Amino acid sequence: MPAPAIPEPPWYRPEAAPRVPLTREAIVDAALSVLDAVGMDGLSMRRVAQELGTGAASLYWHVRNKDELFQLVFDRVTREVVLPEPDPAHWQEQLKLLGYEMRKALSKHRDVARISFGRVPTGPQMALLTEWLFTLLQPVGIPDRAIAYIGDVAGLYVGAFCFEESLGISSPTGEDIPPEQIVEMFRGYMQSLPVERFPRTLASLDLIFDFNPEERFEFALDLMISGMEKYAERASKRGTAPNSAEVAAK
Amino acid sequence: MPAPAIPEPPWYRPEAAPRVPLTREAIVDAALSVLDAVGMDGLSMRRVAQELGTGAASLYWHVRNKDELFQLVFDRVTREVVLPEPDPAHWQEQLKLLGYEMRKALSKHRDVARISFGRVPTGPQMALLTEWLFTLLQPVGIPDRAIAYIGDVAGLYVGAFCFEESLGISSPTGEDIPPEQIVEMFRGYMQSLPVERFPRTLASLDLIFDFNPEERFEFALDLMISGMEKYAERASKRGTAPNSAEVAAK
DNA sequence: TCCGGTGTCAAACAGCGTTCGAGTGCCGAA
DNA sequence: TTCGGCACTCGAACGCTGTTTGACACCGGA
Repeated sequence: MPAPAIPEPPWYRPEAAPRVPLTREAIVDAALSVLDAVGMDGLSMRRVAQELGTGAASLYWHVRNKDELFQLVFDRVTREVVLPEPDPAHWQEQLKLLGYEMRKALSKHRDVARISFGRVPTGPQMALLTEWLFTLLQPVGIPDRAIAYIGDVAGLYVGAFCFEESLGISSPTGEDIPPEQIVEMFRGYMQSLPVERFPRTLASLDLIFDFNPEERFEFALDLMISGMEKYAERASKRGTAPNSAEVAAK
Repeated sequence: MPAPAIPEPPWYRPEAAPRVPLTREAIVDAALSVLDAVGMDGLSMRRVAQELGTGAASLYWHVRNKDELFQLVFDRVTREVVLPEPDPAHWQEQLKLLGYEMRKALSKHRDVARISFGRVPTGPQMALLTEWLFTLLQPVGIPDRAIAYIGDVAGLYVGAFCFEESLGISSPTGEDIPPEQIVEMFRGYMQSLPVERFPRTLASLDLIFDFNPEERFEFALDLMISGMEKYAERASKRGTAPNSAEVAAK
């Protein structure tokens, strides 16, 4: 049986101590704390409010709804991507760096990639990034349309990669078992396949199940950069100035 | 005032007519119907059960939880990807075809891309796809590791693309306004930027806001295929057989 | 002193995924 | 034919969610 509750004097509120003035910034801070503590699935308006020593309803004065709160978290994270001075002579390295930088920002807090995914940065950061890309790639001879697209493609890929990474691996049958056991299940299934039908798959099984995220990520970046090199070569071969009709004409 | 309820004889149950025997398959069918009707956000266990003329609790006999139901939906969709006989002479076209095929499967039902994202196909279909990829790309000279990775990268990208496409565009402030108005908002903001700081962005504004999903998707596929061509060329230049250490050594 | 705006917050609402346990109908063995 | 047990159904409940409402406190200016 629980001890009888001792009444508190009305002026004493235990959570008053760490009380921060409720602002959008403070709410985003709290949301990030909660995120790191319990992840996106555990993040509720009540939990964020609790972090601030208040009630959920109070948040709604500063924030339209949960989605806007997520957008604010996303904006905060976006701002952490820093870009070096664009140097067309090393555009490949710098593009790669951009990829790593984006990944770093998305991996700084737990589940932030999940929140960010499907959102589009709409603030000054997007403008800066766009200008940066054009400054970097136009001198190389890459057509404007390709520049406009590569940011999109790369952003989508990096977001998806981090999303998947943050998600971990989950059982296809919905039960709650450790990831390595799930991978082992998959591998066992693949190994049981008939060799005559799946000779190549079985021969490369070790390769397929050697999940190395770093290498996988780098492979993808290199792949996209190689693709861009084709555009650069093609343009420089003709000795043309940057031309937006280039890709469209294909 | 509502008419007084007329008691029904106990043997008469109004929803008995369209009643289908409750099986996993039937539940997946119902889930797809609900999905097309109200989308992923509107899909609840109660809603799926209602579609089958029963209660939510009944579903839990056949399905562990909502996540397993989603996995079943995903498996169903995955099975719709059909692959042609692999023909290494036209590997580029066939890789591209695979991309389109995956996109088609994910776009057949509303929000299926959202459900699929972050899931990994684990059944026979994944084995078939893997074997198909190796059969198609090994003769070209692409190293095994690159083959193992390209499926991953492409799958991630296509999934992300369809996800984003199915999501539509949502307001960064969480309000509910039509998408074209949101795009117009973005464009207005970009146009208001100072020209001296963002000359290239402003010059290419039409290009940036010319959202053509088809072209964007094709660009991404071409980009990845161009990247793969590099691997093929490099390998054939040296006249080597397929070699798994190739990419690792970089 | 009063007022209106800013901000807080307990309580309530409708809906969610999931569990419980009583109940039904069927089928194979006794 | 009877009976035990399995396969399956489902109403009710639990604890949670995002969000709204309306009452309330504080405060600067009239």
